[in-house]
Amino acid sequence: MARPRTHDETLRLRLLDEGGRLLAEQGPAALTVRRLAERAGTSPSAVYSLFGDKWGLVDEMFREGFRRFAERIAALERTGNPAADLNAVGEAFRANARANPHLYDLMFGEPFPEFVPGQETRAVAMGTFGALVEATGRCVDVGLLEGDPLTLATIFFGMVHGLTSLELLGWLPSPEQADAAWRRARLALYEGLRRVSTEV
Amino acid sequence: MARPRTHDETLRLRLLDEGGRLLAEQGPAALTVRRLAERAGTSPSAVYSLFGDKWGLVDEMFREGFRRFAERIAALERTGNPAADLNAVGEAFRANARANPHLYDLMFGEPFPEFVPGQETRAVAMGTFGALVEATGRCVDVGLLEGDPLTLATIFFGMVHGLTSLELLGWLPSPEQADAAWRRARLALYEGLRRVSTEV
DNA sequence: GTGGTTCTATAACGACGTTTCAAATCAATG
DNA sequence: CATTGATTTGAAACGTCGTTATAGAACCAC
Repeated sequence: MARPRTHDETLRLRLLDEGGRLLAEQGPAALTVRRLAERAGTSPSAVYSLFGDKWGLVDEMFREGFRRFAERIAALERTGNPAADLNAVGEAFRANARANPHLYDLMFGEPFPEFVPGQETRAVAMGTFGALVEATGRCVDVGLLEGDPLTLATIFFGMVHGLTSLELLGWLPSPEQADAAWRRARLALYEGLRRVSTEV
Repeated sequence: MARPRTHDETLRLRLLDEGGRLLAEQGPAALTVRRLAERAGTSPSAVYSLFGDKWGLVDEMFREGFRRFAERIAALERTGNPAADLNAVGEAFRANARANPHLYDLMFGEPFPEFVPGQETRAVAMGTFGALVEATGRCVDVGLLEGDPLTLATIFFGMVHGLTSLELLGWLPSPEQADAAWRRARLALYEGLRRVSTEV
């Protein structure tokens, strides 16, 4: 019937893999359609037949970032202590960011200002946030924290995201001090929220 | 001796002004050398004779962002209460971000991944961070907080930056709830840090 | 008016994302 | 086995970007 297809699933995975490598090794500016195609031994057209456009490819890498994060979250066991569980979510967030810094940048930085995640992708991203809301919610349920779980989760996320950004930028001192700062920050915020009621 | 100069200080200011307007109205992608020159009624060359290159212009807008922030910080009066002063710095940070969202994006987001601030500009930026370190330092001095002022400032900055990012992205609920979340987060972090010692 | 000097706007360059389109390839058909 | 037809691919072209080279415009001194 037709010419045999080479723009197939194999090439698709190869492009995603090589794209991630390009991003990690040389930064977002190096991720161009031409360069990527050359590295993968194909032509720029492949990106368009397999991903629609450049942002289609970026979208999949974006999702992969959240997939890996979700994996870590899912691996967390729910202990009997909601406060410890909440803490574990924060640690998982940080660990994931340090394990996949280029994907973290893709997820929460904006290395491609023109890229906006698709609706389905945004839903996936929001889903992982749901784990955080659930964690604060359980703290509220057992009376450890007070207030709206979503607002509490937002505050925690703000803190964790802020510290992670600073750490990846290298603005946190030595690794040991970074660990200490993280521990203290998380614990302080939690203890503070326990003591500071919703009516300020 | 020569042709009269039109690439002068007046045009320079006009370009900066028009650049800010472009950024605020249509986002970073719209800030191109050609478009800017056309808006300012000149040619692309003007950007190069006055700013070296595109990033020279962006660098000046970046500095303007920190200049405005420093202005707000300088306007804060030092009360007898270091805790209140620390709180005021956080509020000034938020207020500045809301008053100049496109400059905030320039300062702490990375709308132009290729742009790296010059050394002198980074020094200006770090200078404003010094005000925060000073605020935490005074809290330490009078025994309100414990630990290294720089680490404390980093924790506070992480929190404030995180919440500001979320607010500008529209991830914080209604304005009233945002206010409440901010108040509670700031107070909780402060009270938590008071109670959680450096030895965790 | 002419020459020399200084400055500007135009046009070109390479790279980008994207699109168009002809060449390439194989199954089905005669 | 040759031809047709459907389908996919890669090369070339388009418009845009930041940037640069350059031709010529605009002034002063003579």
